[in-house]
Amino acid sequence: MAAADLTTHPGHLARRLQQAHYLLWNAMVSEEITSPQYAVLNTLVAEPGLDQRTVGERVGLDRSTIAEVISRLSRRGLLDKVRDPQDGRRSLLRPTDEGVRTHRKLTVRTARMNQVFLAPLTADERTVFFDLIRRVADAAEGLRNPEEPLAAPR
Amino acid sequence: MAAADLTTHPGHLARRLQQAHYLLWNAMVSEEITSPQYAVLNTLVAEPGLDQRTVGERVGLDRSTIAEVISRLSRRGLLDKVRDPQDGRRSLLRPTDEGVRTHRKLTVRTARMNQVFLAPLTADERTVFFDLIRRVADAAEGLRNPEEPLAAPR
DNA sequence: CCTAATTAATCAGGGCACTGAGTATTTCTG
DNA sequence: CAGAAATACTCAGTGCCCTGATTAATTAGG
Repeated sequence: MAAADLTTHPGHLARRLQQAHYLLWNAMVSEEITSPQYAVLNTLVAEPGLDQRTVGERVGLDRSTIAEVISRLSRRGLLDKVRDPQDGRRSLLRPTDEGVRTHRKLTVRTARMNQVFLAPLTADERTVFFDLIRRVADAAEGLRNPEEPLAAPR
Repeated sequence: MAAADLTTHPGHLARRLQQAHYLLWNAMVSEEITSPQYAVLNTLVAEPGLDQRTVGERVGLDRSTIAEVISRLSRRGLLDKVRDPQDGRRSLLRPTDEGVRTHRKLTVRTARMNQVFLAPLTADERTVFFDLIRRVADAAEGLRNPEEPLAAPR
């Protein structure tokens, strides 16, 4: 009877999905380190010495947000941040030993959590789930700096 | 070569999907009214006089967040908030005329935006997209107040 | 060379999202 | 009916997420 059922709104669904993930992460992975923080750690373990902007690009965080996340990880002693001697604008980042240990520990828990999170889906459905979300997200992302503005130019 | 590809992490994908939606909403629907605010308005147009907690439940916002969203909508003059004379704990909410007008306008734009957002998917795929996300979100939600704790009780 | 454009990072400001603690009101129960 | 439990809301605190403006450093053009 509702005028417009929210469950037919992809945006509402996307938000609920992320909330659900947040909750499960908190319960099963860590109450200290958040999922975005883990993503940053994950990137830096694979590629130590990246600058802040590039890490942000890798994990999909804008310049402001990545600065905050980095500052929290740094405050926790999980990464080091030093000015690039070659280019004084850049901050180069690398995980500390503690950061690497934390990353290793969380990787195990994250894998367990993902199992629980995806438990309602069959193996085939999981593949489709990833594919569909990726395609929608990529397409919308591609509209960010469009050749032609979104609103009809006229 | 990356140690753990983020694109295989459902949480990362969920976050990217929501970001993509946020961007498109901002570009195509409104820079003033956000998607959660619209969801609240949508609920109240369908069911005027609901109390704050129930609205939060309907749109999937916790007690603190719904309070903030309501306060912003109220500040913008889009809804009225009055104490329930029958039960002094409750705040009863109903949209103002301005709120109803705004809701109507945004409903049109939201429909357009959803078309663009889902454009990468075929009609069949959209159905699957909704179904899979809903199932995952519902299942995780169901774990909130579990009969048995998430971590093995032992 | 020196100025102009570009680039990396920071800061201010607004909004969403959660937890834990506190207040007021109502309801349940002895 | 009085005290206890439950309920609706508020408040403080943390973290994610974006935009627009600013600052510092580098690169490109004349």
